[in-house]
Amino acid sequence: MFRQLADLLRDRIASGDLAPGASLPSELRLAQEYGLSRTSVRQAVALLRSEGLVIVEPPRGTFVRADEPTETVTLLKGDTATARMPTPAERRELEIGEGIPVIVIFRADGSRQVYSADRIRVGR
Amino acid sequence: MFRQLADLLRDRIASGDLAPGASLPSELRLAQEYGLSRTSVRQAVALLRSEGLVIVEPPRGTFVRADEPTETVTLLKGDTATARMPTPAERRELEIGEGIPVIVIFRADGSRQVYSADRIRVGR
DNA sequence: AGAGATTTGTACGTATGTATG
DNA sequence: TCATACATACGTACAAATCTC
Repeated sequence: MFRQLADLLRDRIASGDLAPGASLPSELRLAQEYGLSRTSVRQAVALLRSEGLVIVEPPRGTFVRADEPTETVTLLKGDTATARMPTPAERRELEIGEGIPVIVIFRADGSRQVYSADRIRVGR
Repeated sequence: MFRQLADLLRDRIASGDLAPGASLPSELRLAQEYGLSRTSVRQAVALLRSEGLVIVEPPRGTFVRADEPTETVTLLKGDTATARMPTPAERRELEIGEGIPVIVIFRADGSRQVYSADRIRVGR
């Protein structure tokens, strides 16, 4: 059931019914509306968080994530790049939001750069 | 407390005490060992899952993720690449594991390619 | 083949803490 | 000060899949 609720909310986000920046109904409200326990509602919201679709600002509420402005980082000859989820330390230090990967660029000289994937685009 | 347990397990993984492919103790076992509820243990494991550190194969157990062999995709002039968490559809169709981002390559001709980030490396 | 144990998944409930408005 | 809303932690129960005996 929490997956169905997540699907439903995901659709509302994709359709624009819940626009970027909009707040989701509170967990209690969702629980009442759909006849679920708050536990199940939280599981649904947790899924959307892990997908990077919503951000939670306790106790203000849960909001649809808005795209960040991105800069382009240029890949030079011999460089490679990968993506993965950040470590807790990286999340703190680089202020990485929930459900946002990091892009790691390995430079030809052996150095590395780590970026929050929602603020960076890799180009050539 | 679930964060402390997650930290502890994460350290055991990082140190190699829990090597890639090794199984974690069962949730019940962890709960007993650390005097926690199974709920808290599951929260800790969920954190590690979202970080891509472990995979769960119910009801076989929870295992430390092993690195996949990667191929390099070349970025051509005018191409850009980003990373984000996959949609549920992408996860099914591309067989993306939990806690693994996708890398999206936007080609200069307007086409797009989506890859599981643990199997791809972007190069120039 | 079948029975039982193990392990993760789901759903419920309760209580308390913390931060915002 | 009070209400609201998310976070954490405990407990219970049952389902589903796998493995073992």
